[in-house]
This record gives sequence, structure tokens and C-alpha cells, in this order.
Amino acid sequence: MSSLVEVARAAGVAVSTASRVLSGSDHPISAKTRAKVLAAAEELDYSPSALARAMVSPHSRLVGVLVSDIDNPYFSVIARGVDDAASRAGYVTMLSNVDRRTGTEIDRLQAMRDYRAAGVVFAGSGYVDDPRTPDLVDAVRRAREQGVQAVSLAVRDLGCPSVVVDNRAVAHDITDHLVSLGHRRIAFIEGPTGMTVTRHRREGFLARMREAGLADSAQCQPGGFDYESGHAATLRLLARPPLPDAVIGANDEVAVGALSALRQAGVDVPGEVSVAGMDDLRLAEFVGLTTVSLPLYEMGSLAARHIIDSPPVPRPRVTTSADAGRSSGAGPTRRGGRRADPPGDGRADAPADVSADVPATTTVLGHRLTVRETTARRTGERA
Amino acid sequence: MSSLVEVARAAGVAVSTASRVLSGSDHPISAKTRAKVLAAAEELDYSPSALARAMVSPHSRLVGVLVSDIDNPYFSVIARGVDDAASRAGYVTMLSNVDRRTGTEIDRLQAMRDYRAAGVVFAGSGYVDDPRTPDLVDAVRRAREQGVQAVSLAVRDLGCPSVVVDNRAVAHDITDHLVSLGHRRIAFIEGPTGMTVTRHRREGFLARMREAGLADSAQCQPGGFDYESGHAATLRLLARPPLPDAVIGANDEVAVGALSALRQAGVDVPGEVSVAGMDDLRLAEFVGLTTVSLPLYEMGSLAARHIIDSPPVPRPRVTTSADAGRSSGAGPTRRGGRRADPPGDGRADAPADVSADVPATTTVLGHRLTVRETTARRTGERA
DNA sequence: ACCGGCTAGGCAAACGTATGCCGTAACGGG
DNA sequence: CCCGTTACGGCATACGTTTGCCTAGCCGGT
Repeated sequence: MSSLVEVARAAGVAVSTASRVLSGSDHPISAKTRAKVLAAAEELDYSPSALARAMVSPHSRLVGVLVSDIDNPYFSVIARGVDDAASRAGYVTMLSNVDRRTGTEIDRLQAMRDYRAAGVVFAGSGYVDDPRTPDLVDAVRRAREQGVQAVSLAVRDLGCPSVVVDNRAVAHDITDHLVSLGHRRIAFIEGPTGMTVTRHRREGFLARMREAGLADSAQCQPGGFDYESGHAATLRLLARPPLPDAVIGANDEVAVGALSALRQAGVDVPGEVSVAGMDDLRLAEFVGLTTVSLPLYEMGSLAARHIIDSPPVPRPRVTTSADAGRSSGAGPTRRGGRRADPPGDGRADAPADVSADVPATTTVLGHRLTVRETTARRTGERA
Repeated sequence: MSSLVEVARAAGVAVSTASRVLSGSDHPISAKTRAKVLAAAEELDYSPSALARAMVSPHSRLVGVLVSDIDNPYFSVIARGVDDAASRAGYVTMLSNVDRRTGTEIDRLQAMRDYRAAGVVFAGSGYVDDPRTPDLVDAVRRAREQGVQAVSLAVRDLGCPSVVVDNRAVAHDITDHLVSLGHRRIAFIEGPTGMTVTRHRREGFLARMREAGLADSAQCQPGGFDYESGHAATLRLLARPPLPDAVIGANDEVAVGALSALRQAGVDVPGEVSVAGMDDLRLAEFVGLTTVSLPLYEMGSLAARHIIDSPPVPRPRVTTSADAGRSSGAGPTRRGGRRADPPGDGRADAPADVSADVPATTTVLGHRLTVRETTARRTGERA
């Protein structure tokens, strides 16, 4: 490993010259010099320090992604989308798990900011009524002022661009599927309380039931986003007959929990009860679960692309003068004449928040119903 | 966002003083000065640039993890282990997907090296007979020479410390379970050809079968590590009766594919055929699959801890004086009169490979059989 | 009074890169 | 022959930290 100065010395040129050929500047360089530098770089196994590069750039070529838990397939596919887009553009992905803790989310954002990340993708999907949400919003604002892009994949309003799906429509569509198959009494096992996605999906479910005149046959069970809560909620359902015609899980994992509980109880799925979920994780495919496919991969890659393609706010280069007050030693240096900013003003060159005041656009991506074996037309008459 | 110089100016002290109080140096600082600096830092929302920090340190506080595919739960739990250990130590995790392509693996390692990562965890688990493996080994060696630790989680020998499980024993143990239950004719669906893990697991299976005198009843099917290959291999089994007493998948996903194919064919599992896998992903729990639990999370966190706890090889700081060799005339000897090193000697202070020649220790972690519903004692007489 | 040690804080040199601005040729046109 | 222009390459500075060394003051011991 060697630095630019070693390459320059080996090639017998100045560091600036070596830099220009190696970094593909538009400054003209003679073919001979170029060849010498290239040879020296090759010889010394030169690889530029991304750290040093980032120091003189508006930002590094790092993009961060904040997920609740990378070991949850919902988030891992998002992370995959982010990383694919990042890698393709020569960026490196930083990953942090925040376990839905807003405090942790703020911490990790701060850490990524310290590395001058080009941007951070928020898939932490926290609670909308978390008392620390304002702190997070503030942290996001400060990060953006400093030039760190932010893109949210959650519904929570972070004051930054977001890429989302319409979770009301998602739940509406899966409910519609079951209603169309002739199901009447439908149970909905909800997500964790306090999350916007939970509310939206419940609303979508209830809306479709109302439209079908089935408001009275709709039944909501408290739940969570995990297998166990789907299992437990279904046990409650089983304990209080009659069974519903169909069970919808707030996500696939919940639905699989329900499926499992039903089958363990000897209930025929989909013969007696249909089961459906949402998200279309690979798990859903494995167990043949009817669900709604979400473009999670695309959300991740789109968010990353937004960050990467976004023109960097050029750091206001201080142009030699600025003089910084007191003497600054031997240099007369007063050539440029042009003063960057009035002295005495600490935070002079302010407008670094160029990107902070672009309207926080929201991109809504579509979804798609995926029918599999766990749902079927209701043939028999109901209990 | 503000830099140290702004904080120092605001506090009316020198930059070095501000640095010392903010970075917790042992250099003595009066309480009053300390308070001033702290107040200024607070006021200006100061946060040190991790980039600048890393530039003057032996390495950054970044740790990389290279996985085949983060959207595969085998790897996501490893990544989770790495990130938890990293976050706890104040490090940030870099993640890259390499899709088992050695070329990509080399690329991404290079990118992480450019950020002066403290270390990189290799969970890419490539093919042992990949023609580019030597290139990767060489890249690892160069990275280590530069001070980037490497820890391998795969069996592939990368010339660096590794944390692994004994995959022969894993397969041996699950086979033993089935044999103990009275199964005789056992089919084994293999992993992808060319991977060491595939070979080890096959060997473990065959060894236990031989020990039981069942070598002739052992049947190996080509497969892969995914659901589809498990499904397809089982279809082949179904097409050529008699059915085996039990089917072992080279991993859980394969086993679930087998399970699914069997059930779709109307075969009672575990009544007629038992099914077992390895890895104990959450998927296995969901479908009630008997399997072998691997300490994947621990492997990740252990690897990260190894990197983090490893004493950094102190970059040979040139120590100003260092006799610098008899001034050797040639130098312009600017003001300070200090030359870093005698000119003409390119690679003076060599021994940066302190950590590269520690023995590449191998840590073998244990595993544990996890019995669930898809295996049962064989009661009826065999075909 | 002198000196040695200690405390507090400042100076400046790194780390490795990019780049604005300059100087110096070469070169061509008038 | 002179001058404007262009091609090329070097100098120096900036990015933001850490840290070795130095200095100034102070105190106590002899």
C-alpha cells in the first residue's frame, strides 16, 4: 500500500500531477507523463485513500441504511436493494440495526454523519407516537444541513424525501381478494400498536369490509409483526367459535403463525379457513401463502439512487484569502483580493442547506396481489 | 456542524487543547478550560469527523462484512452478529453482497480497504475450487499487510483467522438422530457442487451411515442451497420408488423444499417420511423442521470482536527527530530541518505486517440438535 | 537564590488527496 | 521578431484531527 506521494516520487513527478492522472482530471497531461505515473501506481499497488478523498469532497462515497433488524427478511431485501445500487455506483454501504429504538436510530445516524455519508436511508420504521420522534426529525434536519441526504422508507414524516407504498391500499386489496372469493367473516390480526403501518393496514382492511357491507363481520385481533403473535392471536380465535372464514395477518410472518396454529388445531386450510398475508417474503412462497407483493427491493435501490444521483452541495471553498484574522505567519498571500466572507462572522457561508429545503417529495410505489394455495373460494355454507 | 478549529476559537483556546478535552486525552487540562471547551462544543453542535480521525489513526472505526446475499437468513444473522458487536464498540458496519463471485469479493474488499477498515469479516463463502481464489488470498494478504484485519467464517482457507463450525459433525449429528429413530434408507440432498461446506456435510452424512452399516442405504442427490433444488430433488425421489425413510437437506431451505414436495405429493411427514435440515433458520421453526442449530450470530459477533479487540498495529510515526540520518545533503531542509526519511529509499520503515504473521488461528464453535415435528420414530416396517 | 519537577496549554507536523493558481515552455500567427 | 495562446506541470493550501515536543509559570526543596 502506498500513497500518492510515493507514486509521484517513483514516477518523478509532482504529487498534483500524479493525482490528476490517477483521478481522471480534465487537466491536460502528456501521454508520456501519464504512462510513467500509471506504471508507478501499478508497481506500488497504489489505491487512493477513500478517507483522504472524502475529506476534500463534499461527502464520502458511503451510503448508510438504518433498519430495525437486518435478520428480518422485510429489511434484508431493502438493504439488498440499497447495496446493489450503491455498489453499482462505486459506493459502499453502511448498515446499522436500530431495533425500532429511536434513540439508537439517532445515535447511528450521528455515527454515519461523522463519516460524512452521502446519505442515509431510513428503514427503521419506528413508532409514530414515539416521544423522541422530534429529536430524530431534528437530527435528520441537522444532517441534511450538513449535506447528508436522507430518504425515508417509512411513513413516519422525517422531513425528508420518502419512498413508500400505500399500506391502506395493500390491506384493501388483500381483503378484496378474500371478499371476492365469497368470504364474509374475516379476522384481521394487527401489527404492533403505535406504528403508522399498523394503523394504515387496519384502515384498509376495515374500509373494504365496510364497502362490502361486512363491517359487522370484521374482527380485529391485537397482534405484532412476528410469528408468535400470529400464532397466539389465532389460538384466541380458535377458543371462541365460530371460526372466521378467513384470517388476514398484518404481515406474512403473522399469517404463517396463524396458518400454523390452524393446522395444528386440525383446521383445513384453505378448505375451512383461508389465510392471507402481506409483504410477500420468501417465506410466503415456501408455505404457499397468498399475499401482496411489495416492491421492497426497488424501494431500497430507489432510495439509494436518489442519494447517489443527487448533486452534491459543493462545499464553499475558501479561496485562499479569508485571512482568518491575525497574521497567519509569513505569507503575504493577498493576491486574489476577493474576500469570501466578512470577517468576524463565524457562520458566514451559510447556504449549505441547499438540499434541505427542496420539497420533501414522496414517491409512492405500486404493489401486486399474489395468489397462492392458502386461499380458496368459499364453497360450503357458513356456520 | 462545526470543526474543532471553530470550537477552539469559540472557546478561546488552541486547537490542540480543544482536541485533548474532547477526545479524552490524558494530558492534564484545567477544569476551567475544560468547561469552556465543552460549552463551546455543545453550543456549536460539534461532532468530530470520523474521517479526519481515521486519517491520523492506524485504521478507521469501520468494520466490513462480506456476505453472499444479505437477503439470505443464513447471512443476515451473521451480519446481525457483526453489527451488534461493532455498534457496541462504537464502530460502524460496512456491508457488501458478493453473490459468491470471487471477483466481486476482491473488489469489495478493496473498497473497504480504501476506507481503512479496521477489519473485514468474510462470510462470502465462495467456492473452494474457484480459479480466482488465489487472487482473493493475495488480496487478503495485502490488506492484512496494510493493517486491515481479516476473519473468515467460511472453511475456505484465506490465510487469516477463522471462526467456523464443524460441518462434518453437523451432518453426522443430524444423520445420527435419524438413524437412532430407526430410519435405514436415508436420502441426502446436497449443496452446490464445489463448495467445501457441501463436501463436508456429505462426508458427515456418509460417515454416520457407514458407522451404522447403512452405507448401501445412503443415497445422495445433487442439489443446491435453495428451496427449488430441494423441491426438484425430492420430485426425483418420488419418481423412483421406494421412498426413503427420511430425507436430509443440506440446509434448511433445501429441507423445506423437500418437505413441500412430499406434502404436495400426499406423503405424510413425518408419518411416512421424516425430513430434517441444518442451520436452524427461523424458517425451520416456522415449519417445525428438525434441524441442527448453528451459532451463526455468535460467529459474526466473535469475528467482529476479534477485529475490534485486536491491538492496532501502530503506524510507525516518524517521530520528528529520529536522527533522520545525517541530513544527507540533498534536502532543502525546510525550516524545521526535518526529513521524514532518507530520500531514495522507497520502502524505509517496513514492518507494518505485524499482524499478518500471527498464526491464522481457527476457532471451532459447537452446534446443537433441535428436534421438531418433521422427524419421528419409524414404527412401521420398511418397504 | 537556584534548580528540578509539575501543570497547563500552544505550535506544528503529520495523515493523503484535490485543485486553484501560477510559471514555463512550445507554438503559431501576424 | 514579437506576442498571444495553449499544453503541461509544479506549488501551496485546504480538509479536520491527533500528538510529540516545547514553553511558561509555579511550587517546593536545598
